[in-house]
This record gives sequence, structure tokens and C-alpha cells, in this order.
Amino acid sequence: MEKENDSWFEDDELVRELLDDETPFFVLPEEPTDEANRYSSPSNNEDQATLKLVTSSAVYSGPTIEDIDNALSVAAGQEQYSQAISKARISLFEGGLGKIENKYTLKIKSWANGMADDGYKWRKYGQKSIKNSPNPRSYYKCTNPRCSAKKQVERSCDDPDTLIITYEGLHLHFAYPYFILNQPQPQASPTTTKRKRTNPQAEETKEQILDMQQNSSPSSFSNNNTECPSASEAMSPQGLLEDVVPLMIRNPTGNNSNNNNNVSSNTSSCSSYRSPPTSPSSLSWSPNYSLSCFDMGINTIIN
DNA sequence: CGCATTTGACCAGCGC
DNA sequence: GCGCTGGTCAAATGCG
Repeated sequence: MEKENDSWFEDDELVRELLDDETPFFVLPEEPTDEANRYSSPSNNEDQATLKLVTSSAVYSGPTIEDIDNALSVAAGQEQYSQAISKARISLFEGGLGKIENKYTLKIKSWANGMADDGYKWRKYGQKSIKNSPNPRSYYKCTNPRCSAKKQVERSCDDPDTLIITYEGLHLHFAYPYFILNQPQPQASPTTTKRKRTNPQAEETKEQILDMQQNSSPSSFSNNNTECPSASEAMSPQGLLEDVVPLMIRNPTGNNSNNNNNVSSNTSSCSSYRSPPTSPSSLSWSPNYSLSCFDMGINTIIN
């Protein structure tokens, strides 16, 4: 919660916007073509794909692997992204990422503090002993009340140095920055933006997003996750990958010498709410580090 | 005192 | 139906 350094100020601003019920931070473009021109980098296809995802948002029933694959496949037809994403996926799976039903699993070598950290803030809510395994399994939930992401951490019984981390669900809040905004300066005139008329479909979706913001108090969210629109559908392929990519950063085979590269320069292009690593026992790396590392990978591939 | 973690109880799903 | 197993809940505990 406490601010680590100046680099968090931008994120704090974003978080405040996200949490402010009075401010319609996410608004669909009135004129998609104009928006597509505005967000023309790297390609209009990306915006159209994202728009498609946003406008097709439905009742949130929990992200699935299909959601991820579908979202990824949206960009798959686009030359730049299909290449980038396919490479990223290959890299992920080569690094130990596995896919079991609706969960992603990752086996990594633990070192130093012996804990795995992906840059998100997790709350441990349970621990169970596992049959035929001397090591217990820990259960974590994302501390963001709007997020249903969970993960399980256990040690491999074959190799005590290997952590088996199972990710289930997506970081809903992490999808927020990928909503298309029709206001370059969202704080300029919130009231006018909120009631601005658009096409009916866009208006409906905007209302869904606003409803999500208003209904997603911790209590209501915990009672009923269906209040939320599909995060996975509203998420860009980049965001989806980032949800699992952070673990790759900790892959022992990875090149950790890149830690300090482009940390600040990339946060603006991919600002997001990623909770600071506050769990004393499990967190040991910078969220900006994970973010920038992925950005470097994707940007390198794309460029 | 507030927050995170621990830990035992409870519940649901599944196989026999 | 019963027992086993995994997942979740919530009170107790610890720590800063």
C-alpha cells in the first residue's frame, strides 16, 4: 500500500480512477474509426480486436483457458501479433509453463528466498497437506476484491527445490488498462462523458462497465462474481499473456541481467494496476521489473 | 490496533 | 451411502 518510489505515482493515479465510482474511466469510443486512428500504433487491427472484445463483454462467469485462447486467437490473424504471441507462447511453455484443464501450471526452481513471486499481491487463504506429498500446498487469492485470480503453490515431491505454481483465473484489474478510452484526458469532464450518447450497443456496454464498478464492492463481489463483465473478453492479448508471463521472468534459465532495463520508459505505454509485492515472505522483486521484462520481450519481437 | 498468516473445520465432488 | 481428497471459510494467532 505504501508508495515505494515515484514510479508508482502513475499507477496510483490509475488505481484511483479505477476505484472511483463517479468517474467513468472506461468509455467505449463513439466513433470506432476515429479511435482506431487515434490508437493507430502498432496497427488498427489491434484496436478493432480490442473493441470487439469490449463490445462483446458479457456476464463474468470466470475466465477460462478458452477465454485466453480466444483472446489470443483474435490477434492471431494479424501478422505482427500472431508472430509475437506465438513466440511468446513458445517461450512460456519452454520455460516450464503447463496447461491443465482451466489452469496454468508452472514449475520453477526456487532460489534465494525460496519463494515464487509474480509481482501481484496475494492473500494466503489456506494451506493443506497433500496426499503422497511431504509438502503442503498453499492457496492464494489476489487481494484485489475485483479480481478472482487464484494460485496454488507447492513444492515438488521429486525435487524440493522446484516450486509448482498453479494459476487459476485472470487478474481482472489488470485488464482495465486495456479498455479503450475515448477520452485522452479522462479527468477533464467526467460528468459529460458519463452521459454522452453513443450507439446503443456501446452505451449498453459502458453501463455494464459502470455497473461493475459500482457493484464490485468487496462484499458484493465476494458474494457473486457474476457481477463482473468478462475480463478475459475485455482483455487484450498482451494483457492475457502478461497474466502468466511474470512467472517466466523468474525462470532460472531466463536472463535476469535485464532487470534494470526500460523500467520507467515502459510503464506509460503499459500502465496497469499491479499490486506492489508486499507479502514479506513471498515477494522479492519489482512489479515494474516484471512488467518491463514482458514489454521488452513483446516489443522486441514486434519491433 | 490493523493486517496477514495459520490452522482446523466444513463442504463439495468423486470413486467405490 | 460412505470415505477420501481437495478447496474454502473463518476464528485464532502473530507481527509490525
